[in-house]
Amino acid sequence: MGGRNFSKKRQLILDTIKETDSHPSARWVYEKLKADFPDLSLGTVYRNIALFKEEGLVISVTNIDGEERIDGNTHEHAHFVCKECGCVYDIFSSNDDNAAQCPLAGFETDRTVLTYYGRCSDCINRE
Amino acid sequence: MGGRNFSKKRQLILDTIKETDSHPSARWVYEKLKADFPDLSLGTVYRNIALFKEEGLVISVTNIDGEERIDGNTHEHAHFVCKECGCVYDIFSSNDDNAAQCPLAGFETDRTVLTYYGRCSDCINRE
DNA sequence: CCTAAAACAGTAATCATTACTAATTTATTT
DNA sequence: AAATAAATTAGTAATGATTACTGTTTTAGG
Repeated sequence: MGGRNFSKKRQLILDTIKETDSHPSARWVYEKLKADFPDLSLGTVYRNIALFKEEGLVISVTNIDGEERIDGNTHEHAHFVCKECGCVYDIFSSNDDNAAQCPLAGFETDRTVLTYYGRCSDCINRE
Repeated sequence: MGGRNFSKKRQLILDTIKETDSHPSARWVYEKLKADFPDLSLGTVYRNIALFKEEGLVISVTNIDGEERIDGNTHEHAHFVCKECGCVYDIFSSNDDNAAQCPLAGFETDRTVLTYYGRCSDCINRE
């Protein structure tokens, strides 16, 4: 678990998540890998994503149409979610590192999530 | 629809959401009203919440344990979500009104969501 | 190679949410 | 107010994401 020796499937799932910037759902990861590894199980993808979240290897970004979307880039950064096409964009800023803490006294902030919702330029230009 | 004459049930549901600061789930609203209105249907709560969201009377705040949590206060403000007890706290700030727009060129920002995740003071003190 | 623990495939179960339909409520017209 | 049409609802069934379960396979160590 805690070590660096992941099983073959577990490593494949993590690599797939780390290599894309599509902020995928569990099903997306499953279908991408299914092509090359037909005996992969959807439950395995879910189970491993849950595990990665616990270990901080992956974060939950948003929920689009009932599906949780995750990000393998755990460096603190903002996101833009397009309400029209459902795409999720990364927004990196020079002060991502010193993300604001919650101003409520006596509260302990683990993670600060900044998300913009709206229409992306592609959808605006397509109209 | 667009007018001010809501059906009895619809108005009840909206009032319940507006009157609480618990950032309720659909089921919470349903169970709260069910006590006094035993013939209320859960589907009606869901349908009306969807409608309120479309009309901008209510916003979606976060998703906790698979349940969407909403807020009847549509004034822009931040939230703190306690990972331990699942409570959602409002965080009002002097510059809520001029919430940042997404810095990506050509993108249209409808809503900026700032959420802190961590442990609330109650949970910290309880340990 | 042997053995025990961990991980997996495949399927069934769970649970939030949505869809559907017949009945009820609300609005409109007389 | 009665008659009619439109909107809303209750109750239930369907959907779809996620989780749980069980028997099998993979992995790690000796």
